[in-house]
Amino acid sequence: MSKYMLDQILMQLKPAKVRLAKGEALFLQNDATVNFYCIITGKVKLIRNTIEGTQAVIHVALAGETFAEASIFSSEYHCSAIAVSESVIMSYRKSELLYYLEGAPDAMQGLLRVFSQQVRDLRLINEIKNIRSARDRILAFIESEMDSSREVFLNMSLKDLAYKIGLAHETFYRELKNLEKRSILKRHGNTLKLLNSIR
Amino acid sequence: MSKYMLDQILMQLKPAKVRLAKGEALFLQNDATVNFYCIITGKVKLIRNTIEGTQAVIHVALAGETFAEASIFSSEYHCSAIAVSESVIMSYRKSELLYYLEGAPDAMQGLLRVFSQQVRDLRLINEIKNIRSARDRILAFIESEMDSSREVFLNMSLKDLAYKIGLAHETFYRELKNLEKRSILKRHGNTLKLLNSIR
DNA sequence: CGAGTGATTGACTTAGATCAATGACCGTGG
DNA sequence: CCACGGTCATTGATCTAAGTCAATCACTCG
Repeated sequence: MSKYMLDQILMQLKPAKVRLAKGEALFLQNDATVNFYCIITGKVKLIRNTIEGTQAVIHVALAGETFAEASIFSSEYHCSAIAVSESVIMSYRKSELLYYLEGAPDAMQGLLRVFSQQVRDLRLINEIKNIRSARDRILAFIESEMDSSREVFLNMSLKDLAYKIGLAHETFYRELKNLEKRSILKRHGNTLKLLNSIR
Repeated sequence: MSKYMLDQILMQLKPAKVRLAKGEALFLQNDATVNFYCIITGKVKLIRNTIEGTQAVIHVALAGETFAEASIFSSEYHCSAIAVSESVIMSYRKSELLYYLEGAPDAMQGLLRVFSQQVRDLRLINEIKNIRSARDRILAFIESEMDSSREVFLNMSLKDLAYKIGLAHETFYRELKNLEKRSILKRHGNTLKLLNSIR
């Protein structure tokens, strides 16, 4: 995702393009780690089989996201990756990345920066999810993502955004509508704009 | 936190010990970044002043956690750090770390590993917070953290744990009790043990 | 001893999840 | 070109689990 300036590092590598049908697996838990991935389009869920026999969703990765980065440092995948919808994915060899990083300490530092940024963002989303009120949660999210013109461009569906901030999509739609009705925000297409509200 | 084997890197540095009274600030938003921190005891909240004038909690860091790592790569803190309770904090100079990493590519790779691990963990907590049922959320958390003897040692209060997984502490207490009553889990002191339940 | 905090339990309320149904909008294949 | 299957977006009705308020007890620390 360009947001993290990861491109410049990944650009140096020669990825393979993989196309997955809905429900198809990219890798399975305990497979030897060879690659890590970046989603071009689609959606992939990461699932761990627990000792109980139950399955736990570890993460749902959306377009633009990289995943299985931790696999770079382990020998086996600790979860399985299944396409939720038809997906196109770039596959990077972890060995190639490691080799490249050896010779490019700057890139390694860049990657460090990317990761620390990601940690920060995840902690923020985590915190946002602790806000009980749907309305406040939505506003907190927008405020955290908006640019100087108080707008957020959504690179995902409303449904996915609802999931991202931990709301039932119905609740999310309703609350958006509510906020529009009260002229607290405005929607055009894929952008949300926060109006100059006196909260 | 030893969990991430960060110690080995931090060990190479000469931190300063800082003691904060409750409510005291460690740094303020827009201060020049000089240090990053690791909490020995206590609790620190990270707060961002939004354009609205409102304050948003970005993160609450507990004992054992490092924070403001992203500051290593930026010139100003993007949030303020306030002690929630009396706290003892190790303060590491970011310049010292960067200098050390220059000369120790292995350490840099180690740090990369730590961060990628942290990203993985945060995504997991995020996912756990999407589980609506308090009971299932608690079980998911325990299953994700427990060792081979199905136990989790809690290095934080129940209240903090409740917060971490996004539950009101009352709800958390009640549900724990419930799970004990049904012999699904057992508590002794600071450990939770999942019994061989047929869920 | 008193202040402060965690742990616990009770009673109550409501906001948000859930179930359901519908329309819009694809892309696809016949 | 149209019918279809699929997904997103939207809205209504209903229900309940979890949040909130409140009070109490235990414990620690200075």
